[in-house]
Amino acid sequence: MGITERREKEKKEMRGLILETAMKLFLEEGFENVSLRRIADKIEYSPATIYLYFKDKDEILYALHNEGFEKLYALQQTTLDIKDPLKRLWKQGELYINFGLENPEYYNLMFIMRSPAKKICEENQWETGLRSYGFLKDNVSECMEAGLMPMAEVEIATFSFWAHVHGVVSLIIRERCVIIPEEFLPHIIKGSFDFMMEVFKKK
Amino acid sequence: MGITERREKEKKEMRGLILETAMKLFLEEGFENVSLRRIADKIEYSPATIYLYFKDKDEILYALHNEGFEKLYALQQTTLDIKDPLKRLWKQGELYINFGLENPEYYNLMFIMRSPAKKICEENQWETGLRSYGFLKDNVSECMEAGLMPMAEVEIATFSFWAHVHGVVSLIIRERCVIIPEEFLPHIIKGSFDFMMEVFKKK
DNA sequence: TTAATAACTGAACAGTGTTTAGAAAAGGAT
DNA sequence: ATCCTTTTCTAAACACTGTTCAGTTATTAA
Repeated sequence: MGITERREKEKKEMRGLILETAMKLFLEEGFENVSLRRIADKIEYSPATIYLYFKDKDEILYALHNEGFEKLYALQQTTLDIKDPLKRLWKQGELYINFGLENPEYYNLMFIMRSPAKKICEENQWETGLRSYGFLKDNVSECMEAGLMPMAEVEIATFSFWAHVHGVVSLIIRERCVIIPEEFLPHIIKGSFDFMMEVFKKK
Repeated sequence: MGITERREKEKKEMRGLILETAMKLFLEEGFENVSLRRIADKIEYSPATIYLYFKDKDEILYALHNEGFEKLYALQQTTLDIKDPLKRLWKQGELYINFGLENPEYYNLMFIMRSPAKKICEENQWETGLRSYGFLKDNVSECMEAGLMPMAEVEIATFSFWAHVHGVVSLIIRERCVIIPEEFLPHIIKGSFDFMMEVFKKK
């Protein structure tokens, strides 16, 4: 049945168009200033049409949240060519922080906003998030097994690492560091990450 | 002029009533489900009346944000009886995390939400926040001067500490750790805080 | 060409924050 | 107690929001 097949493809294309347009608007104007009606306007459809492709607004946010995790995971993979697991972990932290600072809207969806998390909790679909977390955890445990860092519970060391980088990114993108002059920020970020990373070094 | 004096007192009381009611509703039902109209209903005034006491909704959030910092600062003060600055710093971290987990709505206002931060940026009034940060920074620098922790830039060590505890609290209250069974959470939190705090110990 | 199915939309609903014109209440002066 | 002024309050409207649904238009099958 080539016809229903094409139908499905068109449906996917439409979903894609909606997501693309939504994200574009989010990036340009921030979440607060983008409504379903404005997305509908931009793609020249009625607001009601969007509901034929997404159950509600949260489902759009959830889809974009997943997109974000795809991007992050792709980035994480680029560290695999680093042989030393400790150096690789270091790189992953820098990468995470940069990703967050350069893609605040994605970061917001993935780690801060409430609505997409609601959807995920209800339907128990943390897959993409867990995949990235697992990648990090494996790296930590590799460091430990190689005797490059002090022994500790892997879960705890990983969470500690994540908490730090998340803390840095979220404090900055939610503008809790505006008293720090912009030109000093990179120094503070790099410095505090390196400071924290000392615990991952064997004494 | 006892009359204009009383007028001002009444004005303050009304502001207080609005703030109190607003926070009560926020705590009971979460920010998403509380509107100005519902606050107005609860105090049995018209929504328009609120605008005689607050410029807009953000001003209410800003006032409550300050209330949150008062609470936090009061808590911080309770650590002053601890003589050892390193132990005091430790206590401050635990205190911060507990405050965040037990008062997620206040924490949200103080460190996550966008709208109150906007107000603050525009009017450059970080006072209460900076006071708490300063308190923490002084403690860190005291540890360093006493030779209890490795030497480092105070600003960097402080920010690193803050990033960690903020990371922990915000990941949890924004439900990014729901895969971790609730009974393990305290262990992970304490463990990862202690893990991070190793950098504050002299080797 | 007609019947059935799918895609789409106008209009409405119930809600939001905010503004404004005018009513109600309070205070001061006669 | 009356009049006038000032303050306090609110009904109603405005321009939005997400969402639903009856009804229209377009596409496909017979």
